[in-house]
Amino acid sequence: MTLKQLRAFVLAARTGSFTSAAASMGIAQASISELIRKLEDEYATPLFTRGARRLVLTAAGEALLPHAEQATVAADDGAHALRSVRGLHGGVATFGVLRNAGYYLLSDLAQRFHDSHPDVRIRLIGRNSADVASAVAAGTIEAGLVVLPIDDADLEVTPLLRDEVRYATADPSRAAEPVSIEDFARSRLILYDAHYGWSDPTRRQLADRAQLAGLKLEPWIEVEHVEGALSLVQRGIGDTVLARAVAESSACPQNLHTIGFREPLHDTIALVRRRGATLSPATRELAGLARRMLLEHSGND
Amino acid sequence: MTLKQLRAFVLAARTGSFTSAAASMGIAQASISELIRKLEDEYATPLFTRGARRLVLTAAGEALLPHAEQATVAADDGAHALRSVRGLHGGVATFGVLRNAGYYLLSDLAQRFHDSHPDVRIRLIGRNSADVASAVAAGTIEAGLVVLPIDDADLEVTPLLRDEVRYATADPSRAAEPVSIEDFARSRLILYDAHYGWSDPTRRQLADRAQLAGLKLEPWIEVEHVEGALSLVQRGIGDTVLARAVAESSACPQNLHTIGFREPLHDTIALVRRRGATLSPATRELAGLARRMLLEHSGND
DNA sequence: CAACGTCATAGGGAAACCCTATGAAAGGAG
DNA sequence: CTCCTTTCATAGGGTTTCCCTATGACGTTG
Repeated sequence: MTLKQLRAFVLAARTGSFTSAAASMGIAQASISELIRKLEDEYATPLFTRGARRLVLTAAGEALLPHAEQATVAADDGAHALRSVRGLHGGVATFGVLRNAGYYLLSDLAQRFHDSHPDVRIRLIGRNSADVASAVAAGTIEAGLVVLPIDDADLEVTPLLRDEVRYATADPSRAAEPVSIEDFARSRLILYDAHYGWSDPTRRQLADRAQLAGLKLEPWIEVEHVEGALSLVQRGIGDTVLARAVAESSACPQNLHTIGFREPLHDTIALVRRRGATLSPATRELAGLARRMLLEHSGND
Repeated sequence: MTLKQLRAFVLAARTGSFTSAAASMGIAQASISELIRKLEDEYATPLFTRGARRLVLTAAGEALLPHAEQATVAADDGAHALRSVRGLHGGVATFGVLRNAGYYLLSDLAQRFHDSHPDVRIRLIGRNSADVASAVAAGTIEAGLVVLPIDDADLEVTPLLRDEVRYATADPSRAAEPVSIEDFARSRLILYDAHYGWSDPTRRQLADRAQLAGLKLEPWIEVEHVEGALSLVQRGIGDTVLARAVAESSACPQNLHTIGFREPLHDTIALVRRRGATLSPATRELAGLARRMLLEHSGND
């Protein structure tokens, strides 16, 4: 039994023909025929019932298929792991981080990682959570931090930290008591993450609540960065929302008032990776460091 | 990347030397060296740091190892599955069953299976649960039924049915109220499963409770079969324990009195199989039938 | 009935896997 | 420090696997 034989078998079973399997593997149809016949001869049992334009797995073929698939996938993952590691030296490990990562003690993630791994180049991609999630799902990057909820199909999600989302206003009367979704919908909203809009997880949570209340959120102003939104709020043009970590940082103007929602709203920061994927050593190390730093931040509060 | 290369790599990593790996694979040491060098050449990365009498995995080797192990194990399981299927016709499917299987409507398991699979020979091995568990773990049999708790290292356990364990006595005054472990320890115990003794799961549960109470269980008489124990109890020589299914069967003499424990005690009947192993079609079918029959029994109560 | 699509086989070449023999290098023992 | 032992690497040769093109057999489709 060889890997080539298993690959040929799996592809023939999946595509329904030796000819298609050959095309998939980039080899001649005769090679597929030979590979599978050799496997059948070795175990003295047919794997397919052949018919003109018809290929049906036998019971033996059915029994072998999951194992063959697992073996070939594992070998492919192994090859990928080797290529990833090879890329490590002189290469780049990419990791998706939150746009507001700085507010969670993550601004020196790059430095701390570099200090302990001077031979590894790293590239932290600051993106919106939905974008990080889809990039990880697509395999473009190996892992990253996101705010939940995100579409987690094919992703393994590890929640790390919860942070309250608060209402921010320059008008103290509007921060006198916890804000209902109705009040929120009626306010003059200034929202950030203009590019991602309503795919942003924090926005999604707000939009979902509004919808349940039969309302629709329509921001008056949309900007890209939270700092820009805060600047506008400070001038009394409108109100926004922000994470407690941002509220408690120096980025938040002193004269702004914040208040929680009547029904508390939280961002849950989570680590995502593709389900079943093995992280390369560098990314595993980086993810571990990011996690520790987040939990450090949580411990200090 | 080929299966032979992955096998050589895994064995070298596991044994710590090319020479040992060669012995394990039954090939020359030079072949191992060549296999691994070819793999390293293909990915342009060393997998081992070689030293005289020392072999250390590189970071790349560490990265590859789990995938290589998975690939080789999957291929072996595939080969096993093929051999199992080939052995099915005119072969024997073995399955471990409880010693007291008859009390759970399993006595006609063989017949029912044969009726639906006349071309498959089956061999049901009646053994103690601990024995079934270790035989499955060792791969001697593919699956079986056991009573919990058992040592489940490397086993996948699926609980199916719970049955109360009751105290049985000929003396009605001793069955007047639920029995404490202290009372139990003080009674004249007649226990079955003499051969397996305290590795029997039911006994283990009792022994654990006694130990927690600072007591030790010392049976006055030990026999092999529950029927033998019941016969002695009927004569007033001592008391025993038995599953409710046995108590409610015709095997239990009419004049015996049974009562539950003050702290209810149960046998949990479970299906065990080796973790990660794929059952051959015949064994899967047999296990499924056994499970349905057990649940039928449970439904009737 | 002819054309088409698919699988099986033949024969040949390249690569992988196997061997024995032997040398290089490092560790251990005395 | 020297000698011996153990382990890995390489060479050269033989066998098996994997690849190819060419071509025939068989069943389906129109």
